[in-house]
Amino acid sequence: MYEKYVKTLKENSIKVTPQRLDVLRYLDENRTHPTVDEIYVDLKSDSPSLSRTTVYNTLEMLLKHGIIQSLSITGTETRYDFEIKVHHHFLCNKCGNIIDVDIECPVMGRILESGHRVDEVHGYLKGECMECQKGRVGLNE
Amino acid sequence: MYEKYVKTLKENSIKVTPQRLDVLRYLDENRTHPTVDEIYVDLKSDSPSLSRTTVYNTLEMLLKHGIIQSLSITGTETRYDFEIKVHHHFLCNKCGNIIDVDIECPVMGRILESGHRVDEVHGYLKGECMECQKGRVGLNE
DNA sequence: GTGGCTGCAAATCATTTGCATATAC
DNA sequence: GTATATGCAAATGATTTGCAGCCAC
Repeated sequence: MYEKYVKTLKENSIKVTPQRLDVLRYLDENRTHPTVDEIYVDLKSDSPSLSRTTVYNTLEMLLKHGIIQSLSITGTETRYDFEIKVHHHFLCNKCGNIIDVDIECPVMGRILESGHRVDEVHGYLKGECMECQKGRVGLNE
Repeated sequence: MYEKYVKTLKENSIKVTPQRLDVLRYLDENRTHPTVDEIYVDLKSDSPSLSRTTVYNTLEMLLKHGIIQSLSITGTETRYDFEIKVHHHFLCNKCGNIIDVDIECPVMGRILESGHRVDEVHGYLKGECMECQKGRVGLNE
């Protein structure tokens, strides 16, 4: 069950620890762009000794190795994403859900024409999602 | 000198105070996407009684009325922009400068096809700016 | 065996809140 | 005159840091 995550860590010369495997699996199974606290609270219920510091450390390590990516679409906390392929995000201001936006933006790389080297592209869209427009089925409000 | 800012505030039924005029003028004259603290420190040297709270309050008010816009490209603090026209931003990871990106991304609005209503679009690009690639003339490092 | 990891507690940084005083209109 | 804005100090929330003990290799 954890073999694929063990493999990922070993391929990146990262020491394998249960905490790291847990965080990795959590992100793989929860593609909801969770915050550090969501990850921490959820994992802690199964592993009560877990500390927030370890979650922070682990996420930073996975990030540094390009195994995961981070988003700061809300502006208040960092969120994490197991999907590393370039894609964009839509934040619903009503329910708070963050939805993947897989359309490609062809002009986004063009700033290279001005000489700046672009390493990362983040497209953050904000508004009201379809479900909230229809039925007020949002989480918040 | 402050007439145009007085006009802007009155048009929006916002009470005119010296602090609000100062913040507005600062943002108009400093298109560098300053943080709250940069605004606060710079204005405080001329107006020693200024408080950070007032800067926060003023920025929130201007934001609510659509007179300015905010960015969270660094992920650590909010930055403010007198330019409200839709445009994108490039953050140089070396010198920390934030550069306006005026190209338009035609697909950015298309998520509407999935039914979500897009109210805001933020394109955040990160990398190394031309000046840093050439001459190591960045502010940091 | 030991260097790197974990977990706790305290520190830090951006931002928010409560409240008494001051001020715009 | 009065409702609203200002400024201070304390609170909050996310993240970082310091450090002692633990564990993967």
